[in-house]
Amino acid sequence: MTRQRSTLMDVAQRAGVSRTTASFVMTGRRDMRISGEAEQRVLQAARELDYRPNLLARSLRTNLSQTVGFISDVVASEPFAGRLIASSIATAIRHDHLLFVGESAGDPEVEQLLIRSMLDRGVGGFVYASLYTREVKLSPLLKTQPLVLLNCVSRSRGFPMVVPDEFGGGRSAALALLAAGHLDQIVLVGETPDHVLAGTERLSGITETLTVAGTELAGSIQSLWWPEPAYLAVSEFLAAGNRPTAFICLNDRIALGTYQAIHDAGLTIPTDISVVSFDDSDLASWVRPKLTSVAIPHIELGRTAIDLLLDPEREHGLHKVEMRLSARESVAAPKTRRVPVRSATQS
Amino acid sequence: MTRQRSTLMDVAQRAGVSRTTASFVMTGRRDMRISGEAEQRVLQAARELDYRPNLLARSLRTNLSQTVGFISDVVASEPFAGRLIASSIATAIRHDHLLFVGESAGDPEVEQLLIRSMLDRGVGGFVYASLYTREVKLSPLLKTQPLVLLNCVSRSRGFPMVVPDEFGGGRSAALALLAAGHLDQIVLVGETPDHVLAGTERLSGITETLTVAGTELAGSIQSLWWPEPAYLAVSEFLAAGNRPTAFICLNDRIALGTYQAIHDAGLTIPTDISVVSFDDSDLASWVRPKLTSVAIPHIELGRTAIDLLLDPEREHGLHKVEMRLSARESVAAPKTRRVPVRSATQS
DNA sequence: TGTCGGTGCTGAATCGGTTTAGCTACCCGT
DNA sequence: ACGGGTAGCTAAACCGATTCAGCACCGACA
Repeated sequence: MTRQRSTLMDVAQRAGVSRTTASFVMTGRRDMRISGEAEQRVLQAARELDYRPNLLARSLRTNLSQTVGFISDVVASEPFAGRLIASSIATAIRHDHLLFVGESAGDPEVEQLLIRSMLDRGVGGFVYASLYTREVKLSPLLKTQPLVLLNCVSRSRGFPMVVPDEFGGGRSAALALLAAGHLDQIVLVGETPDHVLAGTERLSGITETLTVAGTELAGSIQSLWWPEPAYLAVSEFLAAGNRPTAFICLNDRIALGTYQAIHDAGLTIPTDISVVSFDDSDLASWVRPKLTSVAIPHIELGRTAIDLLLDPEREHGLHKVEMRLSARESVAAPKTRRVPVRSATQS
Repeated sequence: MTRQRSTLMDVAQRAGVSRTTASFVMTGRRDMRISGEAEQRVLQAARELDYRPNLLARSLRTNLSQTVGFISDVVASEPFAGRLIASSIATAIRHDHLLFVGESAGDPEVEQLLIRSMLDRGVGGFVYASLYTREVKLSPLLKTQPLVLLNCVSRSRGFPMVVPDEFGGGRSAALALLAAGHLDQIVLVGETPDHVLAGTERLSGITETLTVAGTELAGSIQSLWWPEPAYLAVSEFLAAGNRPTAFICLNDRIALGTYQAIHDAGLTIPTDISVVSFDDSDLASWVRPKLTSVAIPHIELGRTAIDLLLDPEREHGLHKVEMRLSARESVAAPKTRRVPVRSATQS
């Protein structure tokens, strides 16, 4: 029923040559001398038999499996993570590689199990990805392997790390507001604990850009990165009579909560208040008005990580990928200032 | 530097037995007679050397790779898809298997390439997943392999197909409204083309349940499954003076657009209009009021598919997975009826 | 005493490739 | 006629496991 795969031996016999010769032809080695005529016979036979080399057998001998492991903490179950993985897979295919995908769910034992299972299957290297740009502690098993860190960094060096250029992203967000005419009534929404590099870097990008423009943040509203806490925090902030001209939200979910709070306060986006955000998730184009947001470059991140992993001369160290602003409808020129923000910095 | 992996030969030598004996011990075969003493020596040696069998070598001999292929059309880049994959991976690990993940992006050539690449690496079977519950045309290559269809069906039989119980989901949605007291002023939002089984089945579940309750849908609003078209269609519907007591939206994105339209019409959820939806995505708990939605059981879908694939006695045919209602805040009793829905059925 | 059966183990073949080492036939120069 | 070089090919080892076939030993039984 299931037609057997044909082997190199089959090809060799049909072409009337030895397995060795067939192997040389199929792997295209030019250092061994094969007559053009024999080469054609082998290629012809391979075509006729629809020959495909058994990669398991090849790997066993060469130790090259054309396979890499993709390990993440919880990245695979996050909404946007799919694109990171899809782009990694597509890039790997372009290099004739396939991806074993594993998710540790943050459990070091699961992670260890995944790594060992992949090594047992001869993976030639790993991409280790994290959901949040942060510092990670690497399993010793990984350190002895070709490795690229994706969306995270590690104290131990000696391998490439691919991260979004969060600083530049922060700058883009700030510049979008400055360009629209906002200056000293810009308020940040979110929180930036030290270990979340995405947050701290975005903040640096924002503040430095404002400093260069001769101004600074008018305040910041502490809030977890979810809609509900953001809604509550921003509602309270507005209820206290504060009237900033713009909010910078540290991600789209915060922006959603901020939208809801602004709306409930009877204000309009962007005429009363502008909003810019980070992530450029689907959500950004679903809300009304559509949200201007700095995109996380998932596609490029995945592509860069795999390209680096499979490049024998890969450069170690930090590789920053540009974050582009998706300009939509949530930013407009500020109205004439009415009520200034009172000392609202809670941090 | 990189300590070499130890081989079965190393273990055998350290234990003072032949490779054959070591192999029998390690694979736990009881049909070959090994003395308890020799067995202990081998196990001890394996422990000391941290021996792990080379799965490539084993597969080459046994044709059992402990590896399966997961192929999807565009599932991997959709928000919720991550959970499907993560749950498949977790289940596979429980069976000592690893997943090659591939995404065809709907391109048959890419799909073919992925399948062949996976076969070259000796996968023992495939899960073929689709984003939308629909009928698919299977590559001939797949049909000769152990195969489970996930979230899609095929005319060719002979393998298990795992799908959400969309009909039951429709019933749950309708029952939630009936239980709250809604009866003959319920309107559907979405569209149900024949090839999208999720839609047609959900509709059947809804209408049959209403029929049993002695009523029927008061109308249906045609709309693509995205927020903006839903917003426009529902806005128009409400502007025409229609005042249903409840909307059933065919997914959460439609529900978002519906929320926006209801809000713009000056109406309140759930006091003026109740809303139930399908998907139970993150969005459902982010909107205000929180959305009551029938969940797509991603975790169970992935688990079931892998369990079936790796069960040698797997049952062919359709496996339906229950869809549970996540009750939140968007359903309440209808107010006294005021303006009835005018013949609004546009389909 | 010879043989039969069971216990406990091992040598060698095998999976399907890659790669090393070497063989043969032919041409050329002397 | 012979030595040497080279083009073109192949036998066999090898990667690390599984597994078939069989060997050595021992006790029991006729």
